[in-house]
Amino acid sequence: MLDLNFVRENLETVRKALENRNFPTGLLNKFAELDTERRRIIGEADKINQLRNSSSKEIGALMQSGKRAEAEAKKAEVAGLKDNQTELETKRDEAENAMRELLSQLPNIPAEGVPIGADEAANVEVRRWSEPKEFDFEPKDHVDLGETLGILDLERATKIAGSRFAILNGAGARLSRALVNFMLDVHTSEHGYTETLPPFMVNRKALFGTNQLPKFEEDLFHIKDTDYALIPTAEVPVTNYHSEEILEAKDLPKYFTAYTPCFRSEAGSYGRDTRGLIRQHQFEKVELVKLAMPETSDAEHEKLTANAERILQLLGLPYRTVVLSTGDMGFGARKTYDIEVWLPSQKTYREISSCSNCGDFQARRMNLRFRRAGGGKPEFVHTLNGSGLAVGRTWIAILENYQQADGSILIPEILQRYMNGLEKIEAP
RNA sequence: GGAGAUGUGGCUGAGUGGCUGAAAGCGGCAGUUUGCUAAAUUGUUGAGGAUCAAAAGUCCUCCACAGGUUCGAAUCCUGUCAUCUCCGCCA
Repeated sequence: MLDLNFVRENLETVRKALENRNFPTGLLNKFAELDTERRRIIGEADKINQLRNSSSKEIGALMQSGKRAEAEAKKAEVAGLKDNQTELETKRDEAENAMRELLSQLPNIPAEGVPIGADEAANVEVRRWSEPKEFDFEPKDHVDLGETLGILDLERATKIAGSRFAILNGAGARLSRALVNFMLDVHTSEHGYTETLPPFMVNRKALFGTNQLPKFEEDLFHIKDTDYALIPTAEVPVTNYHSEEILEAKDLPKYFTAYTPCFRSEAGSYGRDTRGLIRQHQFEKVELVKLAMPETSDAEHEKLTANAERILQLLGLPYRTVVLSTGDMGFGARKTYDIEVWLPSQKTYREISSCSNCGDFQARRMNLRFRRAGGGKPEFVHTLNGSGLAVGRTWIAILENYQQADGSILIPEILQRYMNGLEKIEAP
């Protein structure tokens, strides 16, 4: 959420930012009117409250000095304020809510230097690591490979759940578990993150804090008759961990990593990525979350992205990193790097991680602040998050990049100890 | 799921209708004192909002949350949520 005063004083900057995001600017037209109306009503309501408070005090004084009749007269007078007061308070609530609703629907302002463009075509590659391997045979995709090896069963997943679900078996399930453990180990012991295992369901307040609500309701799986939804990413429970708290500057930055399943309805993506594990209703992810001071958040963002890239490097998977254009960025981000892994079957790079600096945008929504050493007013923390990495897509990348002509899969050496020493997945 | 208890500021903890945004202590910050460390001592110390160019000042709101009673609520009433204890159930 943007700061009310910032929007008031920088209306044109905000308008420009929305345009660059391909975001409708209509909401802004109501801003000025809503803002003055809100302030006018607050002023009026305050005045009435003041009158009531001072009169009540006078009544108290009259009562104590025994002037009963005068007190009664005053009482009648103040009682007459009641209707007016109730009405103004209702209007005040309405005005505050309307403003909050407007602000909560505005996306974050992109950081300086983010490429301006309409969509992913305007994304800019910032680096590339390793070269795609040349195969002397036609590489298969992970569905062919996995099903032939008996480690991936999509048909039966459809039977017991539906489309966009999968079942991993044997070495396939083991590989997924190995990846999770490997990623968590690297992030905790080499990158300084604290492992956390959060709830997989969260309430609406948490979802508001990390911008899934109110705009992206239909992307979530809601639990009927409850306030809960299944988490679409661990970003939600982990970033909200310190919500409504005031942290001390000396405790920042804080690094968290969490393995969780993620649940997404994928409403509106019906024709896309229908084959295999790429886009599922349920997938697994190791998430990275940071809480940082404003002046270090850009540097922390670079480090977080490098931490995610490190996993691909250790696994020997070729990738490239792109900075998303204004038109392709998520709602709450000031700047986002996507890390894309090479998939031989598609002969292209596909997103495997998305690392964002949200600035104070989420912190304001969840009222997450910190206080500098020596006191002073609390300030909003900067929040950052990124996948480190999406486990399903890493699983795909390993199958496809490490496939052999006979359909077997070599296990990257660093993973072998997580696979009970297994060096190769072969057909039974 | 049943029975009961509790919910006050960074923490501990007073406060049962007006003078309490809230005693006291601890902690924090600033000063004084002191070879050093430590201690002592004085002052200060919640958040959000309106007004204002800004600051100061003034005012409003906030004692889990939402309602209600009252001229007036941290204090009385109702509901919700959370925590704790006992019982039941369960991984």
